[in-house]
Amino acid sequence: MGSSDIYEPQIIENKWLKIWQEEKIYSLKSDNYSSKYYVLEMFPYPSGEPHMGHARNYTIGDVLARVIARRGYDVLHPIGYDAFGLPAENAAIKSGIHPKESTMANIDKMRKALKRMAMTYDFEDEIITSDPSYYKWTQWLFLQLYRMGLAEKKEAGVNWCDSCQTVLANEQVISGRCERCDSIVRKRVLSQWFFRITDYAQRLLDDMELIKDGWPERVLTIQRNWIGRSEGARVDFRFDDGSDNTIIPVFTTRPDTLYGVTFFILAAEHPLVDSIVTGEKEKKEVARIKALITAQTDIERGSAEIEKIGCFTGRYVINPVNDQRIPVWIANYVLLEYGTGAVMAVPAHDTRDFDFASKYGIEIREVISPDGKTHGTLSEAFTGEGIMVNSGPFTGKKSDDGKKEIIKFLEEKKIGNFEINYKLKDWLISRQRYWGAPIPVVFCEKCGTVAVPESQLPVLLPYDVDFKPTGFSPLLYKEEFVNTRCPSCGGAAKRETDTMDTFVCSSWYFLRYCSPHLESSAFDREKADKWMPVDQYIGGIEHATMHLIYSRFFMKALYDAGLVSNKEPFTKYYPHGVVTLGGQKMSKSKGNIVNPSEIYNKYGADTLRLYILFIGPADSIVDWSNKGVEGSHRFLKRVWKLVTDNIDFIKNHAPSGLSHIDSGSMLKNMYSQGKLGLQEKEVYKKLHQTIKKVSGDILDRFNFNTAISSIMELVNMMSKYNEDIKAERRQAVLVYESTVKLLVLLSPVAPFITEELWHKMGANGSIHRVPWPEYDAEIAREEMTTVIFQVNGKLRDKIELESGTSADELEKVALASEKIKKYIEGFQIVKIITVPDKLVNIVIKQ
RNA sequence: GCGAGAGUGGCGGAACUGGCAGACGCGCUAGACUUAGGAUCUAGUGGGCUAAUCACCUGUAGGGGUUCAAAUCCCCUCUCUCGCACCA
Repeated sequence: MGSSDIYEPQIIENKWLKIWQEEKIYSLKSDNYSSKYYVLEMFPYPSGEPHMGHARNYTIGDVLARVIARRGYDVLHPIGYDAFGLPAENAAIKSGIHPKESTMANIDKMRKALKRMAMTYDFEDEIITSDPSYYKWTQWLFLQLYRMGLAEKKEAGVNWCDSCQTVLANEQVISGRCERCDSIVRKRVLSQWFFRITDYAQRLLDDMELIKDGWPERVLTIQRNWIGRSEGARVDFRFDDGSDNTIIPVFTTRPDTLYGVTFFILAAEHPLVDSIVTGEKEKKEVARIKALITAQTDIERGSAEIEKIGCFTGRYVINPVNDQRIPVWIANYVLLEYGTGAVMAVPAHDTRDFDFASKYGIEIREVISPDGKTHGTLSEAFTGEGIMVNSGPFTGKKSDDGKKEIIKFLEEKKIGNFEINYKLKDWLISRQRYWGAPIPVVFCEKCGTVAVPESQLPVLLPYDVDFKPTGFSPLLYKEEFVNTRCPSCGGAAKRETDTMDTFVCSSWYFLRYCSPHLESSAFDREKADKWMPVDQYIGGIEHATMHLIYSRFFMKALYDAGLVSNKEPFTKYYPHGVVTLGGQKMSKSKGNIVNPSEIYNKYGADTLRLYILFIGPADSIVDWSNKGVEGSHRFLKRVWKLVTDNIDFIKNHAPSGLSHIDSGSMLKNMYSQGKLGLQEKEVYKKLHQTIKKVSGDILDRFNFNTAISSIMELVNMMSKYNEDIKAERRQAVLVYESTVKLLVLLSPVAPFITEELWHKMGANGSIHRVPWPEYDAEIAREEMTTVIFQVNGKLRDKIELESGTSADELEKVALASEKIKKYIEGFQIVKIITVPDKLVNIVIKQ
C-alpha cells in the first residue's frame, strides 16, 4: 500500500487550497444567470482568530452557498470585518498597540483561518469598516439621514457606562447593565447625536408582514416587544388653583378608567417637580423622597419587586372628565423616559397603583366591574375589561366602547386625543471614543451645526491620539483635528469629536458588498437592486434588537431617500445556536475554549466542518465534544477507504471510458431491464434516496445533521456491498455511479477530501463545479415495504410486501399470518384498519 | 408574575402530515488482527424477564383524555430554556 492510500488531511488540504486559489474557484458570481441568491453571514468583529461560534456560523452559510451555486444560481457570498470598536481601543490603552495595527493584525488572523476552513468567499471583495474607503460612505449615509431630519443632536438623559467611558444606545443596555462589559449603567443628561428610529416604529412593525415567512417568530416577537407599541389616549391635566396654565399630559392605555383616578404621579426627575412644590413641609419631604428615588439604580427601579415609595407634593390637578381635585404625588415606579413621565393613577384597576394606594391610604374607586355591579372594597386591582360603573354619563358601557367614547369626548373638548406610544427610543449613535467613524459635522459660531460637504469626505480619523479615557472623545484633545474651517462661511470652527456607534457601520455593509470597490458612491444602485435583499441571513440571535433592528431601519430610511428599491434588507434570517464546552459558554476568561484552529490543525478542516454540522440541529445550543470530533474524523477515513478501494476496483473492472455522465443512464437502463441484483438495487435506491434527503435537509430545512447521517447510511451500505460481494461479481457501473454521487453530495461539507478523491478517480476539473445531483423519484421509490400487523394496536408481526399492495390483499395476508392467528383465534373481530404500505390493525373484542 | 418553546437510551440526537420509537454518531461490551492498541475491522448495545439472538412484558418528564393507533393531538402537574416584566 503506497502512502497515497492513507488519508492525510494536512497534505491534501494545503495542496487544494493552493490550487483553488490559483483557479479562483471561489468566485460564485457570474452575471450570466437569471436567478440570484445572496447568502450572508453576520460579519465578524476581528478579535483574533475565529472562535467556534464563527466556525459554526460560517460553515452553515458556506455549505448553503455552495449547494445553491451548484443548483445554477448566481450566488453572492461575501465576507468582511466589523473592524471599529471598543476592544481594540481598550487593548491600546493597556498595551499601547494602536487600534489600527491590532485590528489589521487580527483581520489577517481571521482571514487566514477562514481561508483555511475553505470558506467560499472572494477575499478580494472583502470590506473593512475601519478603512476610510468604507467609512467615507458611512459618513455619507449619516449626512443623508441628517438631511432627511433623521439625525439630530439633542439633550437627553442617556445611558453612561463608567467602565467604557462612553454613552450607550438603549439597545446596548441589558437589564441595566452594559452589553459589552456588564457594568451598571447610569443616567446622565448629555447632548448627543441620535437617529430618529422612533419615526419608523410603526413601519418596523408593519413591514414584519413582508418578512414573516423567512424570520423565526420568536425574533419578530423580540422586536415587537422592543418596539413596544401601545394604544391609548393622551389626557391633559391642569392644576386646580389656576395659578398657572401648565398642562401636564399623561398617556394611558385605559381612558375608560378616567373616573377612577384618585391620585396623580410625576416621575421624581420630572422637570416640574421642583417648581410646583410650594409648602415648606412638602419641599422637605419631596426633597428627601426624591433623593431616595434617584439613588436607586435603573435595575432597582425597573424591577417590580422593589417597594414603591413616594410622597404628596402639596398640589392638586383637576380630572378633566369630572373636575375632581386630584392630589399630585411623586413615586419611584413612574419613569421619566416612558410616555410623558406623568401618570394618572387608577388604583382600582392597576396593580401598581393599587399597591401604592394601599400603602399610603389613598382612595381606591371602582369604575370597571366584571359583572356590572359595584363591590365596595376591592382586595386586588381588577385589570380586565368589564362594565363601567361610577363613571358619570359613561356608566353601564362596556369598557371597550367606553374607551372610544371617552377619547371622542376628550377630542371634542380638546383636552386629549387618541395616541399611540412606543417603548422604542431614538437610537443614540455618538460615542466618546476614538476607534470609530468620526461624525461628519462641524460647529461654527456663526452658522451653528454644519454638515461636512460630501466633497470633503471622508473626515479622516487621525492616527496619533492619546487614548486615555477621560469621559470625552480622545479626538477632543487633538487640536489639528478639532480646529477647522466652517464649510459654510469659511470662519474658524470646531469639529464634532464623538465617533459613531459601530452599529452604524454594520447597518449598511450588506449594500456595500454589492459593489465593494466602488469609489464614486456608497453602492452601485443597479448592482444593489440586483442582489438585494439578502436572501438568507445567518447569525446570532443576540442581535435581535440591535443590529437586526438597526439594519431594518437603515434600509427603510434609504428607501425613503430613494437610494434603494427594497424596504427590508433580509428576506430570511436564520439564528444559529451557540457552541458551549461542558455546558458553559466558551470564554477566554474562563479558559474553556476550543479553537477551530486546534481542530483543523489536528484533523483537517473537513473534519471540523463535518463535525460542527453533525453535532446537532443548527439552531440549537450544542456542547462541544472531542470524542464527537473523532467520530467525524473516523467517518472521513471510512469514506477515504471506501472510495480508494472502489477506485482500484473500477480500474480493474469498469468498462473503459466510463464517465459519471453516462454511468447514470447506463445504470438506469440496467435497473429497468432488471439486470441489478437485490443488493445492487438496494444500493441504487439508497443513493437516490440520499440525494433527495440531503437536498431537502440542506435547502429546505437547514437540517445539516440529518443530511450528514443519511450520507453516513449510504457509506455504510456501500461498504457492506463491497464486503458482501466479491470484486469480480460487483456491478462496475453501480460502483462507479454511487462513488461519484457520494463524493458530490459530501463535497459542500468536506470540500478537500472529496476534491482529492474526485481527482484520484481521474476526473477533470474541480468537483466543486459539478452541478448538484437530481434524484430520480422512480428509483428512490421503495419496491418493497415493511407492513406491520397489529392486534389492538400492538405490533404482532411484520412482513415485506410489494409497495402498493391493495388494502384487500394486505388484510388477507395479515389474517393468514401464523403470529396474528395466535392472537385473534377465539375472539370476535370488531374491525380491521388498513393503511397501504404501512400497517394492518385488527381490532378484536376481548 | 405573564408569554413562547422544549423535556426521547449512559451521551449528542433521529422519527416529514398520528402508523415499526431510538436512524446516524459517541460511549460501552465481546471478538478478530496485532509485540502492543487510545489504530482498524466484526458483532452486540432502551429497560425487564430469559440458557437464548425464541417469545413475552415494558418504555418518549409525571398524571389523565381523544383515537383502531399518540414521542407526535387535547387537559392538568413538574422541570428546563428563551423572551417580556413597575411601559402607565
